[in-house]
Amino acid sequence: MSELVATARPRRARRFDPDRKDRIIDAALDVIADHGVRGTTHRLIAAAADVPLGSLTYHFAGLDDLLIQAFTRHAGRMATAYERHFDGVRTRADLVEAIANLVLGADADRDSAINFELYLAAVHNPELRNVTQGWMETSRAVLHRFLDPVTARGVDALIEGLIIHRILSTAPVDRSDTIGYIDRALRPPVAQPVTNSANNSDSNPGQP
Amino acid sequence: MSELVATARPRRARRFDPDRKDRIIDAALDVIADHGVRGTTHRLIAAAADVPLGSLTYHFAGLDDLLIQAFTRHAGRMATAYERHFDGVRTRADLVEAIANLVLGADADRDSAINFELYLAAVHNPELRNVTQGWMETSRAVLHRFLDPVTARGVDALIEGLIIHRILSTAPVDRSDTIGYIDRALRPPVAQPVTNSANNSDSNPGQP
Amino acid sequence: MSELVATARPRRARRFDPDRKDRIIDAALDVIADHGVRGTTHRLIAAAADVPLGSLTYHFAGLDDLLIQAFTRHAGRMATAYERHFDGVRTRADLVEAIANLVLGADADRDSAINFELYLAAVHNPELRNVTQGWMETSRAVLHRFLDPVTARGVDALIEGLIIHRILSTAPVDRSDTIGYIDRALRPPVAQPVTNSANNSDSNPGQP
Amino acid sequence: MSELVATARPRRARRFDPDRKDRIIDAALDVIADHGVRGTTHRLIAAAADVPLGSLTYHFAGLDDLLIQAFTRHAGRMATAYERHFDGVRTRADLVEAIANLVLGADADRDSAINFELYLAAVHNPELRNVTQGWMETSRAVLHRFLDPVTARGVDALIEGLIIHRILSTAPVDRSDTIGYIDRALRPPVAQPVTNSANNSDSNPGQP
DNA sequence: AATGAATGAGTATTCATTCAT
DNA sequence: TATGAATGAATACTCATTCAT
Repeated sequence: MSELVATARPRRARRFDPDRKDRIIDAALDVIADHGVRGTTHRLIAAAADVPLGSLTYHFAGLDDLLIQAFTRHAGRMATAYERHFDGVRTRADLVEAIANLVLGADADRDSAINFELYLAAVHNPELRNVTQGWMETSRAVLHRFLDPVTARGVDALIEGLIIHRILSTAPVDRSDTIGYIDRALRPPVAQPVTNSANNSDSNPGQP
Repeated sequence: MSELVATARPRRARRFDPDRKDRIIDAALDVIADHGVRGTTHRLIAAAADVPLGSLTYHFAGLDDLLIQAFTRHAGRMATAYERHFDGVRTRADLVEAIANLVLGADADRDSAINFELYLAAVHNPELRNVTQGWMETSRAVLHRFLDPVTARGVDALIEGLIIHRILSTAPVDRSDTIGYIDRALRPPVAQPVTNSANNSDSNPGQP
Repeated sequence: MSELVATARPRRARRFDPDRKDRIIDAALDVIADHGVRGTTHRLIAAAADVPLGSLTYHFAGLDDLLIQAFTRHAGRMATAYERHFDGVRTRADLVEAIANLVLGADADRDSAINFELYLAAVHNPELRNVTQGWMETSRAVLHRFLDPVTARGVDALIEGLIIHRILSTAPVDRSDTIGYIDRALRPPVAQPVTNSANNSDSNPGQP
Repeated sequence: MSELVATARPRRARRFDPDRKDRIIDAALDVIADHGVRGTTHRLIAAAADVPLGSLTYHFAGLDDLLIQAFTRHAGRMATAYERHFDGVRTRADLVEAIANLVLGADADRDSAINFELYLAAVHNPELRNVTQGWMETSRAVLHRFLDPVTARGVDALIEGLIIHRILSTAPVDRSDTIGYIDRALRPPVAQPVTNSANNSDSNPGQP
């Protein structure tokens, strides 16, 4: 008798579930953030979305398809957030501030992790290359609202580098230093006044 | 048919094989470069190193151990190459040139790809964090031979960002633009003359 | 040649197969009986149950899980059989007879072999300790229907010992001797009349 | 440079090592006690004996050979200890006491665990059957110094059963109960005074 | 005589995907 | 339409044993 009751497992009550596909995609992003693309599996995603396993292959052609859709959504959200982030910027100081916030922001952690997963996955997957390409164009276009194209590219690269170092580094990043880097990247280029030697900046510790 | 082919199987006569372990590690780096960490398997590495499968687990505690050793070797080589790359640098112009070569160099492709694989793997593997940490300290130490610590950090991040964009981007990177970014990053910081608005740089295309 | 044989491969057409899990558990018990826990593998069980290898890890978390479920079922069956075995017992003579049948019974062979496999596996696996504990409680409870708790324990141990010796020994076990052992174990304890020397029982060979 | 030193691993200083074979056998018994026969491997034994892996297959024909030699030694030691254990026994009370000590003794744990491993291994390995057979004959021969052959067999079985239950049971074993079981097993057989019903011992709780 | 590197068959397990229901 | 059982190829890893040195 106990047998009969025991086998009556808790039936998943979710039958009508219109935005299940959406939920799966979001779950996939969670799994990517937590385990990396390398550790992302159907099973993990299904569990995270609280959805039966077969549901994944019903809604998606395969894991690759699901990953592409997930990354595409992620890139779209990043783009929107990026644009909004710079919405109130009016002055150069605003811009510096906004970039610094971007680089130092706490929410950068999860999103950037996914971002780098996307970058790396794109190296071996041409279809994802479109997604990265689109995202990079967006970020540059946003910066281009305030900067000439060439400077925008440089600032874009700097932002990327700062974020990646922030993610990997254990040491906290200094805000004023960060602002300094941004400030320099924003300055107009000069006609190379390369008269001073590289060493003259008295860089070594203890030197005057 | 399989019978017939069986005799053709190249009996591996190799019994005494010093530096086999070394060869395996190098093969692992090749596989990582070609397939990414995600696609790296015992079998692929064994095939690349031309050793039987069991040899891998004889020499390494597991795939993770092998990856760590491979990345450690890679980081070591990168560090050496990095130091050598800046050996002849005397003037500021030399430095800019050296950095530009670094970012635009053809050899950057394979090595940088492995590098980013390392970065990403480190996100989920604390043991690899030591390796990335060591590598980042080395690169900064090298830059610190010419620059103050704060500037060195900024330049370091810029280099990282430029390389990652170069790898991902399909468009060729302009050398003089790159030199411009480096040049700005090397300039001394200024006491924030932030009086001008962000828009005053005439950023929009076609504007002077 | 392999090509030709390929068509001969008996395509497993079985898709709908309820109680497959049950069959696997029973197959596992067969394999344990035949090869011991030590020789029990996924492959052997899969072959015995006539299911593909992947089926095992679909239904069970791992080999340990499968073993635990198999032993649990075995213990359950043993308990039921044990209880039934003593069902008709009314008199003391009935009880002696029932125990003797238990110890000498032919069916004891396979079941007892599995039983001892369980015991030994339990030594190194705490989760199995629950199973052995439960089984031992059941057997004592059954004996307790006819005996005081202390005597029940003693008889229980005697039964265990007799069975294990029977399994290991090549010599046939004498029925009347066995009945004698049981008879003694059932007698009421005495207030230790330890006056006689240990040797007085004329035990030594050739002694009257 | 650090490379050179690093590879200079701590050379095992043991070169002349006459009783290495003995040590390996003892190490094997340790491994069996700790991991069971199932978990016993060349590697584990080599590590326990602090001996290179190749040493095992140099001294022994294979793992089975090593196991047989180990179990043989174990059985021999058990036999010696068993005989010594009953050396001072003179009276019946001495005998009861000696058996109780045997069953309740702390050292029974490790040795008995190995013993049951031996029993179970013997079920599937005929060569080990000789070892168990020999050991069982010894233990009966010892008991036979004080008891008639039939009683000796019964006591032997009882001892086995008590020990196995002690090992598996979490509950502590009561000494006076144990003495009671032994006492009954030692009593002379009676001409079946089976007049009383099995239930007359008023064992069931709440029964009249 | 002794060893440690080497090997390949075998192990448990994972997993994307298929498919009958 | 939706699912959970089913599958088999592939994965990491273990290990007894071999063998050149």
